Amino acid sequence: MNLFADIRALVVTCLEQMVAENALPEGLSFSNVAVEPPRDASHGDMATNAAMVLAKPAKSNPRAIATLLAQKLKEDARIDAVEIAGPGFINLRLNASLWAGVVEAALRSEGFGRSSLGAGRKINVEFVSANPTGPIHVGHTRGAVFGDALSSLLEFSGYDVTREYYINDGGAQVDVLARSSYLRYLEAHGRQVEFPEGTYPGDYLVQVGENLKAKYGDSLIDKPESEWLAEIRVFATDAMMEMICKDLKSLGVEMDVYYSEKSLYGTGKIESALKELEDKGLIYEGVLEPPKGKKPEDWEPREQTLFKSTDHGDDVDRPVKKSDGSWTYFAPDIAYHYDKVQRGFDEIIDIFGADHGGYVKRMKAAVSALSDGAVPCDVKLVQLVRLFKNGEPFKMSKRAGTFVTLNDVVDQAGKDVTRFMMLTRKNDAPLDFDFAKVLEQSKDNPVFYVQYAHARICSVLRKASEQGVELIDTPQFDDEAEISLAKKLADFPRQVAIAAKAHEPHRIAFYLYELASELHSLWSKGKDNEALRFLQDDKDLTSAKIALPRATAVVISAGLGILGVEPAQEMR
RNA sequence: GGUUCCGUAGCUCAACUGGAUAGAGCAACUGACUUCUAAUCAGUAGGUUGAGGGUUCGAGUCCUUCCGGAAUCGCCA
Repeated sequence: MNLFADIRALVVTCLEQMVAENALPEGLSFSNVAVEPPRDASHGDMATNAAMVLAKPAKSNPRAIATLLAQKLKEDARIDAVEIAGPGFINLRLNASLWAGVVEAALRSEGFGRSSLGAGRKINVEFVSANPTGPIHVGHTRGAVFGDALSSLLEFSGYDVTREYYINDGGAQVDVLARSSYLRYLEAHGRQVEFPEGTYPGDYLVQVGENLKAKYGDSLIDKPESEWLAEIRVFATDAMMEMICKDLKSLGVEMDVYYSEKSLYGTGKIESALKELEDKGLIYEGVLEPPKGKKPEDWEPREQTLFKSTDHGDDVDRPVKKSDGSWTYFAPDIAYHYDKVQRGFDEIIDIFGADHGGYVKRMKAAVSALSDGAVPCDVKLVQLVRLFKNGEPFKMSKRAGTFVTLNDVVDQAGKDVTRFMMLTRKNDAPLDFDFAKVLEQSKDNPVFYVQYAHARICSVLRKASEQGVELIDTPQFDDEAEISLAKKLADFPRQVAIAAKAHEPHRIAFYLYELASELHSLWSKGKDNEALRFLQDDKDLTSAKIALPRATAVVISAGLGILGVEPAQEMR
């Protein structure tokens, strides 16, 4: 149930009648017609911009359209009053019984707020995709939470979602991992080792060294790299992926597919993807212009194999081969996305770190070219997380191997707090994460504020249960504060739809904060006005009164569910 | 220099993707605990939306020129 969608449907029906009666010309598009809560509650319950949006294409004036439309809307039983305001807004006041209907819907139907917006379309959400060379750190953590919540949001909205991790196990960085692991292996045999520039000194590889010793004994000692590199590479990446999966799991993230970059090499996959582009005339040998302005010192013109990404919206064409003939990183990525298209996904979402911003256009261009524009590809960039402790910035140094890992964060803040906090900012805005603040139990901390609202309701329900109150789905309320809360509940399906369309799960977090605020406000009003308390002397009255907070708990719980956060039953 | 993102109250951020008088929290000030947990609530105050120009019924949002910040820019992934 989505009250806003229902009323919008009513508006469109009325408009179609007007077309039939020649009050509006035929062939108008109603796609811009919106039904929204007005910014100022005194204007009514809902407002539509229909008259203003249609005035121009209909070659009419907004007031005239509004007057006719208002008359038609008035005839519907759900509408109590219609006003035309300002330049042509139509403000609607809805029959009060509708708000009770919202509460009932939330209590009765499984999954209030769910929709079939996605219509079962297959959508691939690729996220995290951290190099398998070490533990994942805070930056990836934000990407992980964002991608997982976005996936849940899309599932909730009727998409068939695949969560996917692209393992970068094909490049030079896994050779570095193998060499670093070999050093730890020697160390496990009691050798003194040093970690030269260009190796990973982090102690997370100590255990890998031990495990290598257990598996290979001393058989690899003093052997040339050619004899052990490939084997250790596999051994070490497997170990890293195992660790990464475990970390992700502690955050509540589970992937459906782990896709290996390595599996694209030597299997003809890259070649066939590029062949596909070549057949479309998008691959050529050429020389790139140097970057405008600041020219690199060692720039010299070079002929390379290029992808004509400019045909699909990129600024310059992109090389797919290095000068030594090997593939650039872009080539397997093209093949990977070609594979996604071939697996039949209707939509693709990539979630990258902000440092990959320059990569967005070429990736979209590749997908556009490979699918002939049939598969939309949205790339979401996740900005940095700035860590603080009591307002003091945290120092991170990757070179010294002392970066803050997902593990550190989850250990200190917990899964639920971490997830919620990571979603309290738009994905493309930097996020401040203060270890002290996120655990604070105050209104300043949105996680707590929302959880507290849920816990308060649970407390009421426990008391009601002790008193043997029967749970019924028909609410009873008439006060402004109660109606205001019910209206907020009615907005949930709409907010979910907006968030799903925009690929912005953080909207759910904001919504929950506002909903919690409504609940706390109503709660406090019960102090002065006993009629607003949920627990009444009369048991039947209590039954009817607690329907509203119960519905609120259902919605908070559903919203938190999308974010992957457990609702709190009580605060301690 | 090119590209992308960002700039909104003292601070941290919203603003339903072009809608009505730009909203919350923190900090400041005032008030409310014999209660369904005051871990909360109600109120006061705080603004030339970085600057200028343009598009139209209407701009924080779109186009443009500046200013300031971040990321990135052919053989790193």
